[in-house]
Amino acid sequence: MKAQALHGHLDALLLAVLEQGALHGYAIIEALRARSDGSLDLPTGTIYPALRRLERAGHVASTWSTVSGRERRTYQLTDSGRRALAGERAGWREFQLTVGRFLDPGSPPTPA
Amino acid sequence: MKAQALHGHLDALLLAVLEQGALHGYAIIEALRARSDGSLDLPTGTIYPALRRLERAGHVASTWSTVSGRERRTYQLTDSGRRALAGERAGWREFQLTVGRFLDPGSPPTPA
DNA sequence: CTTCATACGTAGCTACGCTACTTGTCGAAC
DNA sequence: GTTCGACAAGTAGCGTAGCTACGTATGAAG
Repeated sequence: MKAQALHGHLDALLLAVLEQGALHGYAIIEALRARSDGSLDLPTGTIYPALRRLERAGHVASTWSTVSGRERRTYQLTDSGRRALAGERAGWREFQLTVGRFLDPGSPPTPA
Repeated sequence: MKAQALHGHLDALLLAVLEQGALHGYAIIEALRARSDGSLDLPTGTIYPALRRLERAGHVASTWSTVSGRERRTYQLTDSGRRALAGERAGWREFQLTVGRFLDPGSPPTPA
């Protein structure tokens, strides 16, 4: 799918992925790809800065570790992040309904 | 709703509104507000440039007219615009499904 | 005669995802 | 023993596109 359409919803996706458990950046990319059947294949230049944003905002916390010689920064959801995710879910629902009213088939196009 | 979340979907909304009949810019703003129950209240600085974009792309065509002393630029969908709208609808559907898989309740969060 | 709704428009800002790049380890292939 | 691809992190700079804040002008209402 057109990737840039994500605008404004990426944070929500990241929080949602981390909701199921802490992951490091590279694993997050793979999780997004897997759970979307390949539709979401985001470059590192997209998700790493996004994760830093979320950390600055206090929605995730990170810890470094070394696994078989490779450095990993593992991110986990904070309480603030969980609240933010709830808000994002509500926002998504409203967005979906609003846009769907125009783009979903069978929407009210001057109903008969 | 958070307005900037529209990023990438505004063109689709405009085409969808014009699908029901030609309208001038100001009327498009009101149509969006009405059909969304006030959720979409877009400033002129958003929709006028967007309409110019769509016209440059050949998806709409405009004609000037004067109604009770006021200049109006009325936009109507072209064939190209109708095709574009169909594409946007398909894109929206995919986007909705993909993001929904992460944000809709009851999505597969490592299903039991 | 001032204010508000109608109607058009642009300049400049900002947010944010993307492209392209760099650095480094490890295992497998050759 | 070197090269190549998967793993793992990161930044600089770009482009897109919606938003803020203006500016202009008419007609109706008070």
